[in-house]
Amino acid sequence: MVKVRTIKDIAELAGVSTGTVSRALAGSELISKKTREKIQALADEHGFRPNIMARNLRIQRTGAIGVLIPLGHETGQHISDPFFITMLGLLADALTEKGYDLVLSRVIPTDGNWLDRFVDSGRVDGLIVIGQSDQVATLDRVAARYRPLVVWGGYTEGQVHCSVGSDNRKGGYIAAKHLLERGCSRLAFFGDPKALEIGQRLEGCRDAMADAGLSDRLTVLPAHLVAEAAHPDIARFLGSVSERPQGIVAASDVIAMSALRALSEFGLAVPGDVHVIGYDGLAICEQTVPRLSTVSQDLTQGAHHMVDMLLRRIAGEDTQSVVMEPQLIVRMSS
Amino acid sequence: MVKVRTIKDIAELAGVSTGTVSRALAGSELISKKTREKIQALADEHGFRPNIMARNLRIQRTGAIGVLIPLGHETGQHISDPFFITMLGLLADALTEKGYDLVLSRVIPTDGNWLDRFVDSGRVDGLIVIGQSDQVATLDRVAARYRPLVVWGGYTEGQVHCSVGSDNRKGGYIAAKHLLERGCSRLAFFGDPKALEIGQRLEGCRDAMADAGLSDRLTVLPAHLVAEAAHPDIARFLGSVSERPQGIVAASDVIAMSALRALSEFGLAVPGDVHVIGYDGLAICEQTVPRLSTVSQDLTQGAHHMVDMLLRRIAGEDTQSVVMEPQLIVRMSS
DNA sequence: TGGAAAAATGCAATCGATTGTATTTCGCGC
DNA sequence: GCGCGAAATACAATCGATTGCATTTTTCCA
Repeated sequence: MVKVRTIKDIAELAGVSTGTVSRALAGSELISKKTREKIQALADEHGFRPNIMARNLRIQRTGAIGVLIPLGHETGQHISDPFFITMLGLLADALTEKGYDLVLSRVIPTDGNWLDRFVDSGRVDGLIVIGQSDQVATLDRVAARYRPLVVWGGYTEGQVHCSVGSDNRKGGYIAAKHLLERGCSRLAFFGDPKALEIGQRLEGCRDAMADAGLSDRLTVLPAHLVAEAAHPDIARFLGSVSERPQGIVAASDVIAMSALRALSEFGLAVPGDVHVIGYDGLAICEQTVPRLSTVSQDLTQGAHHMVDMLLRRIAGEDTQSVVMEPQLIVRMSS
Repeated sequence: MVKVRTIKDIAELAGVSTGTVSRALAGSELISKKTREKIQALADEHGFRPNIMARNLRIQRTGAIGVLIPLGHETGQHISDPFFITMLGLLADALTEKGYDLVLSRVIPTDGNWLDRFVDSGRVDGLIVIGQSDQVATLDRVAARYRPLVVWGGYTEGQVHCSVGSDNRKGGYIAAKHLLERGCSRLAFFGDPKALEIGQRLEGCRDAMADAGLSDRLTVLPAHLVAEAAHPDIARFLGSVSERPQGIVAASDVIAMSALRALSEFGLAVPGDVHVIGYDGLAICEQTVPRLSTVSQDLTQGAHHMVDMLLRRIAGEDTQSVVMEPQLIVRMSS
C-alpha cells in the first residue's frame, strides 16, 4: 500500500486536484457529494490526517490555548497545589469541548517579560492565567495590547485585564463573620496578602472585625500557600503566640489543612479549642478530619466563564470581568 | 514605527535577504559578525519573534509533547486527582527545561482509537501517557508503530510499550508485610485491580499473605480511585463486614485518605484499631491526621526518566522500560 | 441541439520561515 | 590592477494545506 502522508497523495489516488481534496475533507458544498464521499473514504481507508502545522500556518491559528500559572510571590509554590490542579482539570475539559488544545506552562516570573514572551511566541490563540500572584502590573500592561487574555483572580477598580473570580472581600468577610458568630473574638488570618486575592480576603476579614468593634483582635500570619511550607510557619506561630486565637481564617483550603494538622500536633481540638475555616471549596475539604468548613468558589462555573470569554475575545468581542458570589459552607471545623 | 511581523520586514529594514536574517537570528557562523549583530539588534528593538507555525512546518517538528491521561476503567475519575497533578507538575518542569511545550489532554477511551487519534493528529513530537488504566492492549498496539511514546505505569513481561514506574508487586508486598509485622492478621486491600498497576500491587499483597500462611485472610474491595467516590464504597464495606480487618492496604494515598475519614466516622482509631497504609508517597500524606504511612514511588525521578527516554526515542534511539524501587515510609497510621 | 446558467473542479498564490546552491564581494599576493 | 580562493550574501525551492478566481463540465430549458 502506498504511503499516504499529504493531501497530494490523496489527490493522485483520487485523480483530482489538491484543492478538491482539501475542500472535500472539509465537507465543502462546492464539491459534488459523489467525489466528496469518494475522497473521504479514501482518506480514512489510509488513515490520512491533514498536516496540522501546514494548516495552522495557512489559516493563522494554532488551535491551542495557553494556561499559565505564575508562581510569583513565592518560589517554592508548586504546580501540584490542589487548587491549580482542580482548575486545570476543569479548563482541560472546557477547552477540549470547544476543540482547543491546552498548552500548559508553569512560570516563575523572574523579570517583567514572562508574559510577553509567551504572548509573542505565537504558540497559542489565547491565554488563560491562573492567579494574579503579585503580577497585576504585568498583567495590566500586556492586557492593554493583547486582547485574548483572561485571568483567574480578583477584580480591582480600574483593572485593565479581564478577570474571573469570586468576590474575595466578601468571602473574607463571610468567613470572619461566621467565626465571630461562633463566639470567637480573637482571630488569626493565615495567608500572604501580597497576592491580590489573598489581600482582598484579608480586607474582608478586617471589615468584619471592624463591624464587630474588634479591629485590634486580628493577627495576620503571612503563611506560604504550599502545604509543606505553610506547616512550619503555622507551628512556629502557634508555639510563639501568647494569646491563642480562637478562630483561624485560612486564605486557602490547603493552608487550612496545614493548620488542622499543626493544631492537632499542639493537642488543640478543632473546633473545640480553635475554629478553623478555609477558602476555595476544594473536594479535598471533605476528606480532612474534621471535615473543613470553607468559603466556596464555584470553580466549574469559573472555568466555563473563562473559556467562554476567552473565545469571545479571540473573536474580537470585548468582555467585562466577572465577579462571582462566594458561598459559606459550614462543616465540622467551625 | 513600522510593524515588524515577519522575517521579511526585518530583511527590508536591514537591507538584506530573508535568508540572511533567518541565519543571523539562528546565530549561524555563515553570516558575518557585523551583520549578525545588526540584525539581532534590529530584531529585539522591534520585539520580533519568528512565526512558530511557519518554522514548525519547515523543520517538521512541533516542539510540543503531549501528555495524556486515560481515564479508562472508571469514568468518574477526574484529572484533579492529586497523583496526576503531581506528576503533571513534574513533567511540566522537566519538559520546559528541555525546551518543549506540554500539551495536556484528558482522554476517556470510548473506543480503541483514542490514542491513534492523538498520534496521527501531528500536534506533538512525542507522547507521554500517565497510567495504563485498562488500556494495555491499545498501548501495545500503538507502541508497535509509533516510537516516541512513553508510559507511566507497571511493567509486565513481554510488554511492547516502554514504561516507567515502580515495582508495584514489590510495593504491595512491602505494604502488606509491614502491616503483618505490626501484628495484623486480617487485611483488606482497597483498590480496583482492573488497572494494571493496582492489580500488581494486589498480587504483591497476596504474596506476602501467602508467605505468612494467611492467604485466606485478605479481602479485596475494588474501591474507586477518586476520593469522593471511594468514600461511600469504603463506608459500606466497613459497615457490612463481619470481621473487621486489622490492617488496610490502600492502592493509592487518595484511597487511604478516604479510608482514614471513614474509619474516623466509624469511631475507629488509627492505628489503634486499624492500621492503614497508602501508596504513592504524595506530599498530601503529610497533611492527614494521623500522618499517613505509604509506599513511596520517586515521582521526580520517574518524570525525569520519562522525559529523558522520550527525547531519546524521538532522536531514534531505542529504550528499555524502567522499574524503580518502591520505598516504605512509616508515619503515624500504621 | 444550442447555449446560458449553475455546478464542479483545477490552478496557482499564499501563509512565514529554513536551507542548498548560486552569486557576489572582499582580501590578498603578484 | 588582475585573478583567485574564501567569506558573505542572495536566490529560490520547500514544508503541506487553504482559498480566490479561472476554467471546465453538467444541467436544463427553449
